Amino acid sequence: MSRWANTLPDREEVLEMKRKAIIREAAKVFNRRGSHGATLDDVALRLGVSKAALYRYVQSKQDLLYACHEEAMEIARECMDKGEDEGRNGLEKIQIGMSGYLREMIGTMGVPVLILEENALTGTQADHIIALRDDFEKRMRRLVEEGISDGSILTLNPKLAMFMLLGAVHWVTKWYSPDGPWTAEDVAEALIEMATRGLAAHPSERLTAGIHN
Amino acid sequence: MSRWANTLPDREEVLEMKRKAIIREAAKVFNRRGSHGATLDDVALRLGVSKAALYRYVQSKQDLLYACHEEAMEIARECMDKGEDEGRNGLEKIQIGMSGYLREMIGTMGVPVLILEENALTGTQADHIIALRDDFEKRMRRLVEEGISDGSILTLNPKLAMFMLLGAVHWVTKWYSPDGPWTAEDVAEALIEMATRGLAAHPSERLTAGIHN
DNA sequence: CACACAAGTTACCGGATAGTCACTGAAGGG
DNA sequence: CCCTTCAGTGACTATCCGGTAACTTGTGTG
Repeated sequence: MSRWANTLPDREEVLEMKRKAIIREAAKVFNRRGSHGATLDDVALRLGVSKAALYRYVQSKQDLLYACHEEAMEIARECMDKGEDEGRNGLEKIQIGMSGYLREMIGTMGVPVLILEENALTGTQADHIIALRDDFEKRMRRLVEEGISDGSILTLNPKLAMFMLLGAVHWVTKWYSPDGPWTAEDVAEALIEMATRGLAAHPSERLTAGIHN
Repeated sequence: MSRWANTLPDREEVLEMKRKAIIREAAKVFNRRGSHGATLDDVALRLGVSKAALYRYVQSKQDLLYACHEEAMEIARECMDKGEDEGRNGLEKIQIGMSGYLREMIGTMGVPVLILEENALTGTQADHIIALRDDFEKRMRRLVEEGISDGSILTLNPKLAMFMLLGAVHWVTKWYSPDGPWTAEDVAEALIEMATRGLAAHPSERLTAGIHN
């Protein structure tokens, strides 16, 4: 019989929690040192275990890198879903989606990996991540096009606008520190407000986010 | 006596040209593969020489990486000079400076290294590059503040605005290809117009850059 | 032609690090 | 109390790549 009313994680769950912990810690190291510069010894050290222990949870360094990218893309997908669901026009959908994405990336996940270096992944793993990324970018571009159609965004090149927003968001992982004065929420709100204002058909006359005042 | 009216480069000049060629090619490889993932064999191969040949022109891989960053920062400095010189207010200074910077980065230099990974450089070399980068960022932030004072930019957080613009610009090196349909000039003009519109106190009602129409 | 010297090559060394393997210690069941 | 299982360790191997050294080729000069 199960004791403690099944509130304690069983073996399977503990295994999965440890795997998640490895992925998150690895993501930070990959992000800061680059995928080749990051060492498994370093990841292991931060988790207080030996490198060999990691191999009970991941098959290889590549497998780990792949898992990091998959998680990041999964978060991106969910945020896009939310944006498409809740936004009332193209611009709003983008704002909701991107600010959620940014918040998750620098908040919950704590500055994860985002930049896919050439040759860091190979074969079907590389193909899969690139396909996910392309989907994400295509979806975002569609939202820009939608915004142009519905009049919330002014006439501009959707692909370029998509890349501009993506750059502004992704770059945050290069300078943001959770120990600084700004929370993830603060940054996400203020940055997205400012960046999307450049696309808006009718830009607000002032910025409302807390950071700006 | 000198023949060909001194139009031929002498030994010193050839040496310097080769060194520059190495730096540019290395910058691309560093940018795409990360500083640890890039191999000197790869750089040498692209230049059609052997790895050992590189060592006549650079002392070490670190030395080469350092030179890449120094060149990038030197270009940034010059573009900021030009912006401060020619712009009539804070916003214009930023627009001129940043579009020049972007044009140089993806045009002349052909997508160079921009992202400084943790521990990629060490000691005084790291200190120097970080100091140059901090100067650059501080200068940009000052221009945002100037824009707010002179009324060309609306009230916002200068540091965040600076990071937003920097992200939009730096991210270009991740997707831009000189072989694509857009020239470096096209991209620089259109991207800066869009990104800085988010800061403008009086945003234009339409975008004029060629790409957008 | 002989010489000097610069440019570049091939072959190698050594250090760092991904990945493996035999072992240890702890926990649970009979 | 032993036996099994499994998380984790330390020591090892293999490989990749930065860096070096001895050698070769090419070029300008007297």
